[in-house]
Amino acid sequence: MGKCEQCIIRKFSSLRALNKEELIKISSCKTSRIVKKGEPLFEEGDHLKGVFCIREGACKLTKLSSNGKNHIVKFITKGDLLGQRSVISDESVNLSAVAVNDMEVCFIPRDEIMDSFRGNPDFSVEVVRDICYDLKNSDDVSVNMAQKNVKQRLADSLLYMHDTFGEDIDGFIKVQLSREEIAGMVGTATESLIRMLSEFSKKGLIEVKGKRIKISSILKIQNVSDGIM
Amino acid sequence: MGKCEQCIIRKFSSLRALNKEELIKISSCKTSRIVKKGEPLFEEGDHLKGVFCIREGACKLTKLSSNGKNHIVKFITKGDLLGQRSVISDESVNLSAVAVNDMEVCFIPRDEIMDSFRGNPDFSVEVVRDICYDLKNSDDVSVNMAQKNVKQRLADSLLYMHDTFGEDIDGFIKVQLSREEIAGMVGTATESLIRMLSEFSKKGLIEVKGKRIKISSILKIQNVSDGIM
DNA sequence: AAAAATATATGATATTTGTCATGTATTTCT
DNA sequence: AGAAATACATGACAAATATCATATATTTTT
Repeated sequence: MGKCEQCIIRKFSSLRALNKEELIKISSCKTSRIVKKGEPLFEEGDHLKGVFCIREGACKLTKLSSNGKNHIVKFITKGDLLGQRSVISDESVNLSAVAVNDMEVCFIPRDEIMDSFRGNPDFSVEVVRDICYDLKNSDDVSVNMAQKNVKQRLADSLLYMHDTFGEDIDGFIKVQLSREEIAGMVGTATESLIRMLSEFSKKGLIEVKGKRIKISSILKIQNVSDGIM
Repeated sequence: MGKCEQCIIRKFSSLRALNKEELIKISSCKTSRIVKKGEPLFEEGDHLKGVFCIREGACKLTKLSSNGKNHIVKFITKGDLLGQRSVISDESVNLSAVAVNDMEVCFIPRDEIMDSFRGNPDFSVEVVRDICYDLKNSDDVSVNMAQKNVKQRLADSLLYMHDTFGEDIDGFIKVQLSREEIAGMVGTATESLIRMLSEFSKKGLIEVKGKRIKISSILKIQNVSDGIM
């Protein structure tokens, strides 16, 4: 199995603040795992025994809403850490994590993380910074969800998907979600979402090929998001 | 000025994890301040030089949305700490804080907080726990905003106000917000909000006297929130 | 206390969004 | 390959919500 010290992935997460000894210690007790597309990493209410480090692939964090729909709160991709919140605050997880493509993840047991958190202030500051960033984002999302209409929210979701996954060689967003999943992310009925996708498509804002979506003009989509239509 | 060691307020916040020495040190450099209803404590984009500890009163955290409306994200009340996020992650604040009634706040300079954060793991764990709790809540709010309709969201806001401020002697929620403010919190037009308030009132779910609102049946409001109507 | 400004309320109407029905395309299973 | 299941698409309509107009109540100012 690979060694944490040499793993490039950690450079992108708060793990970068760990020193060599800590990395070696973690390396010796971490486990690695493959998660296939569609499989859950954990589910809402689970109690995590450690933190996941995403080496490859991506997953969606979802929450079952009271109306029975699955809402995608955010995506976690290569290089991200997952589960710190739950591990540090010692509470069950609030969201489910499901792979949106094949993933390779490392698992670092709770005790290792907590030792470093309590013993290495650089690491704890990094971790908190990450969580603060998530909180800021989440607050922004709340405001957008409350104040924007469905069309604006779809524009936001498209931009978020584009930011998170990037483009393939043809310029399509490098992730394939069902219409239902996108509807859940936007917070609308699947039929409404489908209609809006074709409206965007007709207006030349996007190009749709099956599940693949290409943003024709970032600027125009941004304008929709800002209510300039 | 009062001493932090003897301040009961700190018992309710992460400051409880501080030891006597730290408290004495903070006590010597903290400042106290009165903020009148309607006055801002800080504004979106400000760079905070420290953390606020709410000794008395409450404030709303708001964000200006792209459609020009002020959205109330949450309330901060007596005993809460404010600004940790911004101070620890060393970023400008994301939200404005405006007093909803007369407040008395203590101000603790950044360096003091950071020294304790880096030097006292018990404190840093407490702080992170607080922030994690906020994040969990914020994610929940996002989902509710996206998936619930306006009526359900109004029910949520009423319950939140009730939880946060409690009841006065007549059973009315102990805070007075304008219809516009409530509309901003719910994420709807002011006229729509007014209509729904009178609908709730007609149905006997709430009692309205000017700006004062009484929840007649928590259970019924909870049912509305859950879509059981 | 009167005038002005602001907040609340309500009707009429337009727009947005959701729901139901139904058909077609695509994927999955055997 | 064919059948079954699932996903996507679209029309028709209903319900929810926003907008505009206007009236009244309340608060603030003078």
